[in-house]
Amino acid sequence: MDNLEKARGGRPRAFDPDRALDAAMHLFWEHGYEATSLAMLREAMGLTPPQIYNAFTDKETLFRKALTRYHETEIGFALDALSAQVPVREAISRLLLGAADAYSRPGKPGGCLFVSGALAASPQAQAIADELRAYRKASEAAIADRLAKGRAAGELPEELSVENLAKYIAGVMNGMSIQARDGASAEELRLLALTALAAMPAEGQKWQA
Amino acid sequence: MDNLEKARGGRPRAFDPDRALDAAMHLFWEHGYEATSLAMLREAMGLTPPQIYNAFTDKETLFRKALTRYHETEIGFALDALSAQVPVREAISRLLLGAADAYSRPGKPGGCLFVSGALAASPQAQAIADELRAYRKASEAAIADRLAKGRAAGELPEELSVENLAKYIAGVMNGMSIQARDGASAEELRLLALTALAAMPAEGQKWQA
DNA sequence: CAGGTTTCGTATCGATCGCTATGGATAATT
DNA sequence: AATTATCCATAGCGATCGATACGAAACCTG
Repeated sequence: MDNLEKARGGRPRAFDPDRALDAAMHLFWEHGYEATSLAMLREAMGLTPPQIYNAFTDKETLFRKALTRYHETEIGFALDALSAQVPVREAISRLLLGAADAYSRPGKPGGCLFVSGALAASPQAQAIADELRAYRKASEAAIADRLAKGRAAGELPEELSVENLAKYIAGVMNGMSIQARDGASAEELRLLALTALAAMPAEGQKWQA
Repeated sequence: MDNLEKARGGRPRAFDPDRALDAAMHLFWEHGYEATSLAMLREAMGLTPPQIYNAFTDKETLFRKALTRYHETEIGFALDALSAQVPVREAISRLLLGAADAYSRPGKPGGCLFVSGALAASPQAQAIADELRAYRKASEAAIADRLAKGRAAGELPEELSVENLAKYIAGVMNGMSIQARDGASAEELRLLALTALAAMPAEGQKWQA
């Protein structure tokens, strides 16, 4: 029943689950969870409804697997930027510039799936909206952790609130996601990122917030 | 047929169209255009389907009227901030701090309707998504105009690109809208706004972007 | 080859979607 | 009071939603 387990018998699958999941991910990325209908998924994945349900349980499970795949294949730049052995300002710079690139890739939907997946949702889809919010919160927490490391290393003012600065950086990335959806080019997003970086305090700099 | 015209006769309306429109606006604000069903609107507005359709034509027209009402009643802070006779930095400060307040008002949905109304949409609702994008673009253009005025007044570096800075400021506001939806408090949004302001160049300051 | 298991394609299911036909009720106008 | 116009309430429209029942087909094990 699960595509991760090796089938011990029976008729073999006539399609590649990973390719189908990719197609579903891009469709959810473009139109969001609720606005993506089974009919659209059926056409994009090239499958019949029973094939989809047999392989992915239901629409909600399919979406969650699409989220996992998106996390694994599309936003590695974030983990790379935050885990690189570089000064904190360089790490944040890589994060924002990486987002500028990732949010405006040709042939991909604009912005971030974690933002456009279900910013607003019906009461029935509240669980999905909550899951996406958890992804966004986790990103913000990862940024705060990296900032705290930088502050501990003396690269940021001691009195700095890493939570607040992380909220700003995560907010800028969310805003870039929307600007990307509104047609901003990679170059425009990079300029936005550089402008945002100017708000980062330097070492020993007095910080007012 | 239109609630703007004085009825010349016939049975009078048994409800207040403005109150009903307010209820619809808040529901769209919370759940977005497509995820808000007629059944939800019916309950929130306290009306039957024929009452809704007689007064507001159809769901799409109702949403557009809700957008107009939102623009008139909920985001006056933006026009106030951008039209005030103050230095440009003070104007942008009022804009961002006003957004921090407006996006986190108790008893109101978090964030901005222009962002949450239809960030992602089905193909059938593309016109609605486009209209919201137009509202966001108009906001960005208004910011750019104000920045250009400030630059002309010598309050910003001559080599500054007002379009790029406007895209940053509009992006920050969009990001604040999402942070508000994710539960950020008014105080947290104000701190985010103040951090964002630090990226604004001062008079005569060298500007790299 | 027989038995077991899984997926296949076809044809739908009940629920909800946005929306409206119908006819009685209530007002201003004449 | 008669006419006209508008709105009200009930009931239900066709279309689409996410999800399945069914039996035939294709594989592994014995």
